[in-house]
Amino acid sequence: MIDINYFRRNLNELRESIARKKFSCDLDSLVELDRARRDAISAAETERAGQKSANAEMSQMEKGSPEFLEKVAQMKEIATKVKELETLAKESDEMFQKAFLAVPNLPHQSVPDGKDESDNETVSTWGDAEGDFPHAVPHYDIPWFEKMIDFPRGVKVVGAGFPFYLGDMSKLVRALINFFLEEAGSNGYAEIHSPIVVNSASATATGQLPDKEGMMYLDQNEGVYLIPTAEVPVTNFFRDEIVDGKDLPIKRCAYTPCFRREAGSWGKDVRGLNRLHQFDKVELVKWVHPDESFQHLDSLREDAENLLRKLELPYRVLLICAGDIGFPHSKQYDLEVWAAGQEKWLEVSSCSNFTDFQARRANIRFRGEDGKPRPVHTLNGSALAIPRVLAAILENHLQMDGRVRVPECLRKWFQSEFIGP
RNA sequence: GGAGAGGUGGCAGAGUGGUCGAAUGUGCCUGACUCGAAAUCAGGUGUGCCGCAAGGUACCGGGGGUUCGAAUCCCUCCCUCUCCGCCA
Repeated sequence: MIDINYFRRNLNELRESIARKKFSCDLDSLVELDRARRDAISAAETERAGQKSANAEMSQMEKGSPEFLEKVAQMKEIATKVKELETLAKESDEMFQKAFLAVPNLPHQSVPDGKDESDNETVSTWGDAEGDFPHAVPHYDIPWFEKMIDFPRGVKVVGAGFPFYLGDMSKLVRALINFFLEEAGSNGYAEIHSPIVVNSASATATGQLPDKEGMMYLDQNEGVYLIPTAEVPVTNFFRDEIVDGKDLPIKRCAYTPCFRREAGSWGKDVRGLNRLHQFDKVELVKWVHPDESFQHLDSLREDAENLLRKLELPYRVLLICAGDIGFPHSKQYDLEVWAAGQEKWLEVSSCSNFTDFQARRANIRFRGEDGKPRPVHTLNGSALAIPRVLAAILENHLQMDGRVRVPECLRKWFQSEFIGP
């Protein structure tokens, strides 16, 4: 949620920002709701103050005396009035809060205008992307692919989108996880191993609820959701807390499986490893001082980029335009790896600065120099999503002999130079 | 899953219907004393909301109720602890 004072003072600027993001929300009625809420709260509190001072008098009076009983009779009316006004105040407050929660975060000035993904800016490209890969094939067409990643048995045991990784492939997945975690660690992200289910309060704080409920698997018995990304449990680690300003920036990384129902997106780009219901990912999360968050976004992106370089995978960096940026994001970069066999770009990371938007929802603050609590800025980014990286490795590093060369950086956990038949 | 106990300020811990936002201890900050420190003494020390401000109001796990008045009584949910059962 955005800063309410900003909303009150910069309505026109806010209107433009929302238009830039191609979101729509009725700011005029929001202004009215805010007005109504404040009036209702004032009215209720004034009445309540009167009731309290009368009660203070009564506490001095003799309990059963005629004056006392008379006062009780008088106060009954006021008590009813207070209750009514408090109910009204609560209702109008809730109405405002609900509407206010639907206001998207502001896109940063450096975010380009644009209507949708076609207007995203390619800010850099690394490696021999879209170059010459004469013998490349889509990873799912590699002859031994199905021997190492078993989709039919996944369908039997669970359903579509839950493959088994077998033998060396399983080992390669593990190597990637280890590589990503180790790199993150050496970049200053403290590793945490997190729950992979969360309650609705957590999912609301990071923005999955209420809008994107359909993306998550829900256990109705317990009222908990399977996480769509480690962002949710990791960011919520500090929910409703005030951290010491001296501890910022706080950097954490976590490996988790991620679960996405992907309802409605079936049928396209779903072959092989491109889109799964369960996948592994290492996530980087930062809590930083508001003055530094955009520098931190750049370094977060570089941390993710370095992984692709070490894996020798061509990639490009997209600066997401205002029209394509998500609801809670202020600025977002996507990293897309070149899949030489499919001849397309696969998104393997999304690095975002949420400024204080998530921090307000999650009520994560720090104590600044003046001793007053302020919302922190939160950032996160994938580093990286495993299956698509795996797809890119299989497609880009496929040899003439049909085997796939395993990048040097994984050798520590995957001892052989090649994977294949 | 069964039985019992309990959730109060950074922490510990009083308070069972009436100036209680809450005693006391401790921690932390400031000042005094000191060459400095310790000890001691004095003062300060939560968060949100409404308000230009003065100030008001809310919060004693969450929600609801009773009452003129609730940290205190009732209902309900959540959580923690102890014992039993079950499982790893």
